[in-house]
Amino acid sequence: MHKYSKQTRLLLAVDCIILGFDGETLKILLIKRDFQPEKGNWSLMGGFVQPEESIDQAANRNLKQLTGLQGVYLEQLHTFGATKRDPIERTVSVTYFALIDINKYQTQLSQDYHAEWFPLKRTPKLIFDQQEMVEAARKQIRYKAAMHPILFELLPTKFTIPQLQTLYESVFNTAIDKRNFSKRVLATGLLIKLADKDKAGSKRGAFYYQLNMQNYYAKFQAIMNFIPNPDTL
Amino acid sequence: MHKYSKQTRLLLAVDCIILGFDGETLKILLIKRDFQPEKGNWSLMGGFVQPEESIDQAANRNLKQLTGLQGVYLEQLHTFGATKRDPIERTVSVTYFALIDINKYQTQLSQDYHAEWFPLKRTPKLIFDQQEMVEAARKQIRYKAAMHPILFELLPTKFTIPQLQTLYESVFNTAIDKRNFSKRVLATGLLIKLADKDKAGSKRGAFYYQLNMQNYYAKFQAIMNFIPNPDTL
DNA sequence: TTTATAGGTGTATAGCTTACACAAATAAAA
DNA sequence: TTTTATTTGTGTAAGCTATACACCTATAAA
Repeated sequence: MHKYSKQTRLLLAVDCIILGFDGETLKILLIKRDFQPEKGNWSLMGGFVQPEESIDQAANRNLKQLTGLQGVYLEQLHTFGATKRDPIERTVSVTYFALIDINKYQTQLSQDYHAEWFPLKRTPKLIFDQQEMVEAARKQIRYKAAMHPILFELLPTKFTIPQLQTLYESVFNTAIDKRNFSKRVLATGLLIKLADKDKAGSKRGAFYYQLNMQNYYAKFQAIMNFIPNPDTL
Repeated sequence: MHKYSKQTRLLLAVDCIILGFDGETLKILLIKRDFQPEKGNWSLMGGFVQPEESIDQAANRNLKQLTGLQGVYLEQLHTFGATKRDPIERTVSVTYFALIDINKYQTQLSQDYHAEWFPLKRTPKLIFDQQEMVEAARKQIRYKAAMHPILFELLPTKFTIPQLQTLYESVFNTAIDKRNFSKRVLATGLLIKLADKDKAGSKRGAFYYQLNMQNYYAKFQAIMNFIPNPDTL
C-alpha cells in the first residue's frame, strides 16, 4: 500500500499573527502581499506548507524570514478551513501567533516585504478571512495572559514595572492601580530587581527587573487554583 | 489565474475525541479502524476532509456518523502536522473534541464501527500520534472547564448536584467538599431546582436541577475576573 | 532654587475561600 | 415494625486575598 489513492489533496498554508509592544501600544506586523490575488494589500505573513516540513516548521520559517527571529514565543492558534476562504483555490490555513520583543526585530529584513507595524486596535483591512484570524489572536492573548506569564515575551530582557503595567493595561484595555499591580507581580517571585535604572521614561528613573527564569518556567504551566489538588486526570 | 499551480497539495483529515460521562467515570469513544494501515486497531473516529465541505463540517459529519448526534458541543482543538505522522502518505489532521450526553448516544449506530467506550484514564494504545491528541484533549477540557461551564454538556437535561460534583471530581481528579461545591454552583445562578428527585442514586433521593439557559449563555464566555473592567482590546 | 513629572510604597476593609459536623430521608434488613 | 445503613442537604467562623486609597521621593528642566 503506497497511497490513499482515492482521496482529494488540498493546499495547506500557515499564517502568523506577529505581536509586539513598543512600550505604549500593542502592535501587529503586517506585510504587503506580493502575489496575486490581493497583491499589494495588507496581509499576515504566511505561505504554503512545504512537503518536507511540519506545520510548526513552516510557521517558524515564515516568522524567521520576516523578522530574523528564532526561538521566540510561537503558538498554534486555530485552523481555518472554509471551502471558499481563498477565491483562487481551496487552501486551509493554520494560524499561529507570535509574541516578540520588538527591539530585537530586524527592520532591514522586513523591507523586502514592505512590512509595517500597526496598532492592534487600528489594524487595516486584511485579505480573505484574516480579520477573523486577528480577532482570534486578540482573544487568545488575553485568555492566556490571564493565567500564564506570556506577556513577558513581549518585553526586552531588562524592563521596568511601569513598562510591564502599561503592557497589561494595553492588553486588557483597563487601568490598574500601580500599588496593587506592583505588589502582585512582585509576589509572584518572577522578578529579580537589578541595580540600574531606566532613565528614559522619567526624571526619577525606574528600576530595571529581569525574569527569574526558574520561577518563570515553574509558573508557566500554572493553572487555576480553584480546584484543590489538581492532579493528573 | 486559476490555481496556485506550483504548490504541493496534501491530505487533510479530522479526528474526533469524543467524551462522555456515565455518572462515575469520564469516558472516550473509540472505534476499530476498518482500513489499512493499522486495520483492526483502536482509533479515534475520523476521516478525510472532502472537497466540498469545511473542516468543521467534516468533524460534525464524522461525529454524526458514529453517534447519531448533531448540535452537540464540538470544539476545534489542535492541528497535527508532523511529516511522518501517517506512514502511508503525509496527512495533516485537525482534531476536535466533543462532549456528549452519553444517554443520547445511539448505540446501534456505533456497531458498524465496533465502537466502545473506554475510561479516559485507561485508554488503550492508539494508532499514529493519537495518544498525543487524547492528551491534548484531557488538558483542554480541564483548562476550559475551570473557566467555562462546559461540563454541563456531558450531563442529561435533568441532573442532580451530586452527579455534577462527581463529574467535576472526575475531570479534576480530586475530592471536593460537598457543602462548598453546592454553595458555589448554586451561587452561579446557572441551576433551576425542579420538584422531583432522582431516587436511583440513594435512598433519600437527590433533587433534579436543570440549566438556566439564559444564564448559561451569559456565563459561557465569562472570563477571569482578576482584571478590573475587562473591555474590548 | 523651584517646579513638574513619574516612581515607589503601606494599611484598613470587604469579600471570598476554606474547613468543618450533624440532622433528615428512606430503602433494606432484621 | 423497628433498626440500620446510606446518601442528601445545609451554616458558620477563620483565614486569606483583593481592593481602595494618598503621600513622599528622585531628578531633570526651567
